Amino acid sequence: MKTNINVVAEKAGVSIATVSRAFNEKELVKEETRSRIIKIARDLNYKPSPIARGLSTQTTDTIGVILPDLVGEFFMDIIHGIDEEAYKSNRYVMVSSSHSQRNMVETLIEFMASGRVDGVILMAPQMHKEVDDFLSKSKRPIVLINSCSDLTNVVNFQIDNYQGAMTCVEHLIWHGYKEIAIIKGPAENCDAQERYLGYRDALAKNNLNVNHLFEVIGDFQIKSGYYAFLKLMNQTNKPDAIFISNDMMAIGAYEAAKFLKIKIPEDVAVVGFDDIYLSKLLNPRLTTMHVPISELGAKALNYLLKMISDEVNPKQAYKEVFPTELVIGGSCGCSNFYQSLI
Amino acid sequence: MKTNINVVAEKAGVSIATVSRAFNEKELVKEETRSRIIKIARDLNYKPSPIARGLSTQTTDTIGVILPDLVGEFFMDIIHGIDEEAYKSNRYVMVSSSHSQRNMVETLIEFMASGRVDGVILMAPQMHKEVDDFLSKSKRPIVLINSCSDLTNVVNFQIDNYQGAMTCVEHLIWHGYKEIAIIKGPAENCDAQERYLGYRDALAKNNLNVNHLFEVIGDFQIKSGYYAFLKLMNQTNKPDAIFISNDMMAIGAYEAAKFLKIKIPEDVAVVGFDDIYLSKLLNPRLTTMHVPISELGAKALNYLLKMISDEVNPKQAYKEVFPTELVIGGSCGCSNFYQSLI
DNA sequence: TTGAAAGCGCTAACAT
DNA sequence: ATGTTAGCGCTTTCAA
Repeated sequence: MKTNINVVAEKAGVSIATVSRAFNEKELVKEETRSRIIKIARDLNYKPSPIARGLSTQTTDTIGVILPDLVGEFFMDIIHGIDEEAYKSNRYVMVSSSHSQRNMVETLIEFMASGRVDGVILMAPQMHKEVDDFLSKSKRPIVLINSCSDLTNVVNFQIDNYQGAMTCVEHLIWHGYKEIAIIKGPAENCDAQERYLGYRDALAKNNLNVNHLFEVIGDFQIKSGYYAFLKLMNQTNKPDAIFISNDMMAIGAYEAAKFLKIKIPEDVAVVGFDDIYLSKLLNPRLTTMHVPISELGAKALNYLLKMISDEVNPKQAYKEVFPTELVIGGSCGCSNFYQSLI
Repeated sequence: MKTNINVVAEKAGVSIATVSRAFNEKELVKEETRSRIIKIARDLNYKPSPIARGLSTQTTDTIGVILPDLVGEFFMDIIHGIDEEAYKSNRYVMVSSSHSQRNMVETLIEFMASGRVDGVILMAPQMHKEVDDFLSKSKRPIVLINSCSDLTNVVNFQIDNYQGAMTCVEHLIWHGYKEIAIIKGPAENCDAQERYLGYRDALAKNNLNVNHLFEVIGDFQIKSGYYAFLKLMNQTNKPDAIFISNDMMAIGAYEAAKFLKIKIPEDVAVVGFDDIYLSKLLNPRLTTMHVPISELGAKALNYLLKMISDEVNPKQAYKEVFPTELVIGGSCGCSNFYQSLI
């Protein structure tokens, strides 16, 4: 026979209500009975069924994580941050990629409506309007991470792309570069947009002109960084520095530089963004912006748990912006940077 | 009022059993009634509760994935492969790291016993005996991936470490190297053990002596590759080639080579194992063994689903070994390899 | 401090 | 083809 709450109750000579209380509301049951019940439960190897409890309480102790993709260390870091905190709080983590933008909303709705999860952490770098609509309707709490910052009435944990980009560009300006180009990310991507604004404002703040020939668009992938670099450096007016909106494209740029026999940083300085592991391995080490991505996942989870437990008002919009940190490599013209992996 | 199966049944003027059938055993209900029910359900935005269904059927349509760690692209690839297939089959994926070996068994037991998942994909590169014991007792099916191959009576999807290592080493031998060293992985790690055996047997097969001074142990991390390389190349008798048991350590070796002003492959040839993304970026591109890790995750999931549905006998031991593929870079002495990232 | 009993929302065996 | 009903294993209100 399966050992459920009934057999424990019977063995212990109490009602199932008492067994339930012994496990949940410990203070409501006499210590002596409780310890007896617990001991019997252990002997029988009894564990309350989370499914049954879930049906009764409408909670599952699991949270959903929906990411645009499940590729590369970046997303792994997010999951890692979430997993660590979830483990501490005895929660389970269900992951899913968006499986194309089209399906993301469906996935989300299924997650929520189904009651499989108590809440969701969602990363949607290019937020569709439908998602925005849905967020406000959702019964279960949702925390956005790394998503567009122009959303109203949502809980959003983000990287400070704007300030980060500005710092990157100002670092180049500090080096004395005046012809600073940018390789942008995809137009519809919010990170890309914010980083672009940081770039623009850094130039403006320092009285440098904006040159449209110095703005090339990429897609955050290596290849586009390669071609963008070629395009920039094959012009008559060449930049003396390039702010590359993410490290992946910077890798492509390094390749292109090798191809063109252009030296970084002697012929053109570059800085990236994201501080992915790979950037340590470039030669010279890429100067880039570190983003605390794992920490962001961890913090998002903890906030979500508070929303679930009503420790914070789940209906209340909330925003947390995580500062980034410049990591000096040799690509910007700095010397004496820390290159070693060891 | 919450819209559950009762309100749908009432609106449709049928019993809840019919509603249930309309959703599950479509053939048992008249097409006309069915479509009416489905329409009403849609209007009411009704979705059957998976929790309630789970309580009744003892299934959750979710599978658990337990990995030693949630860091780096390698583990992300596994999850990715699993996620893609799970999505196709309408299954959900719960991930967890082992949170230290000690807790792995607990996590596993909780996963299984609790009924949160219908089955588990487990990666345990250094299998403790307790886990082995547990596996045979488990009520729910478990598929091991990338785990020790000496386990009996389990379902195990693995990389062909032995053959892969042998191929690596024979490639070096083919180049004419005779003093071939190895940087090993952790002694208790099964991948490491199997790769070591491949190395040994490749030497034996080709009548090369084994030299204990040419065997250095590492821990699969960059740093240990660095020091291992230093140790090997600071000996009086230096190897002319090194089989490095994984790419991470190869990265360390490249660093060490740079430090010692030793040229790869002119002064010493190296090959790695895993074909991680990083290895493409090394200069010269690392010759290494590609392992179909994402595919392994996908195949493991599909087999697990078959076990769950009893399409295959879940009690039947089963083993699938995935062949690896040599990726030629410049580190082994080959020329005309494909280096470009673009 | 404990028990009885009514759900939670669904499935499936049995009945019609 | 459809309905009735007894679970699935737990929580929680109400009563004692």
